[in-house]
Amino acid sequence: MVMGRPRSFDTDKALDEAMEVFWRHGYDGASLTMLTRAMGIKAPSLYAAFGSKEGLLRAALDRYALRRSEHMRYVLAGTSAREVAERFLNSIAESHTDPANPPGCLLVQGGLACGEGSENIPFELASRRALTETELRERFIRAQDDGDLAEASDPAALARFLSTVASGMGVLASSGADRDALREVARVSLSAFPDPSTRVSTKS
Amino acid sequence: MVMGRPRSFDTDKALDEAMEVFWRHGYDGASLTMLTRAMGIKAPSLYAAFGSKEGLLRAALDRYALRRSEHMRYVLAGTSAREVAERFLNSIAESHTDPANPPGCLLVQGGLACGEGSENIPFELASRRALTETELRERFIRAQDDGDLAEASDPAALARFLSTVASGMGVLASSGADRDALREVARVSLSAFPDPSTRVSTKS
DNA sequence: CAGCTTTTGTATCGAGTGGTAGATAAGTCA
DNA sequence: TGACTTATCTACCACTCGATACAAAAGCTG
Repeated sequence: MVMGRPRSFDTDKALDEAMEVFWRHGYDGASLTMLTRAMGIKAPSLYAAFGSKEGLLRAALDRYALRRSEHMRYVLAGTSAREVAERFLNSIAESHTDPANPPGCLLVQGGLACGEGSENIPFELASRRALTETELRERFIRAQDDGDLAEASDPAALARFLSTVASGMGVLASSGADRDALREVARVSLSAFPDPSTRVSTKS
Repeated sequence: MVMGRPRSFDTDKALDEAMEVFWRHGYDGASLTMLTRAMGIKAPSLYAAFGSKEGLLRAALDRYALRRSEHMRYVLAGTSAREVAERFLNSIAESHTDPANPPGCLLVQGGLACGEGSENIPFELASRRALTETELRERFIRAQDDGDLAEASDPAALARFLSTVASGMGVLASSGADRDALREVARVSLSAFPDPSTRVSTKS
């Protein structure tokens, strides 16, 4: 039983708007004026609900992670390492060019380098990017145990490779590359995951 | 024959310092206070020499391109498509983790998304990134003509792939990845450039 | 209704933003 | 030397930044 005046705005809707602003302008580039206008609330309401600009970003990142978690569930459900990689890269190509969102990836656009007073933002984003890499790595280790990833392969290296390509696709998308361009990058990247039907002995 | 009081600071030295600030903090995160302190000059000198904050960035980018041009000359001098790719990725792994500079790539860290009044910065950086991709593409087209790149390969796709991986490595390096991590990504990426000694027919 | 709690809007805080006016200093050229 | 040109410095501009004090409003509970 909550007492007092009820909140007059939908927190999740407001977070979606804030997410878009951070996504499009980065943390430093997103001003409180932009944020409050997009969210349809005044500064004091924002601070009452999220504590600070950084707290708002964190809440938006949580919501972003929620969105992506269903994609990752589908990705990790691939039946082989290659299929996982294929699903991962193609879903990235789709989501990073989804016209419903700003182009690219919030975890990249959000801020790789920030100014004084925002020094921890890049770390925050990096740690969230690392989560995806970890999920992939663990999936590949399992794939190796299951035998659908060659014993000579390095699950950690493959996961890091995919994560890196995903970040690169975020950069590419942010500069206006279209979906086909990203799909092409995905296709080339899959060379690192030899198709069973054309398997060949890889040295190194 | 220049008239008037001579400039009391070294423009190139000052640009190197400005470059480092933009590199570490991004365009929006780099304040004039930071810049002038790092450059060792006062604001009016900065504006007299470079016109504006944006002009300063452009001058720093020109200098950055100058630095990288010698690397690229070495890269493009590789004798086969694969060797070009190998040189490219390995030189990226080195330069993006060079302790003499901030980690990552200025063209990525500089600002993928900016605030009001800096909208054109991301485009500026993107167009500079595109130059490298173009150099690679033209080199690969030449490689195809020379016969050291399979006729079935797509030079444009390969160049875009490499450029994308390079951006991704920039993101990775910016979040503290060490040189070995980047080298590993480079090694995996080279799967897209089959070694002649283990050449295998690739469909698609 | 009254009493309590929380949110909302207005108006504003001090600090910092990019950028500049105007006086002074430091050189070159005649 | 003295006129001319350009750079540098101090001080400051109008504005925006993230964040907040305070009072009015809106709900629930008794």
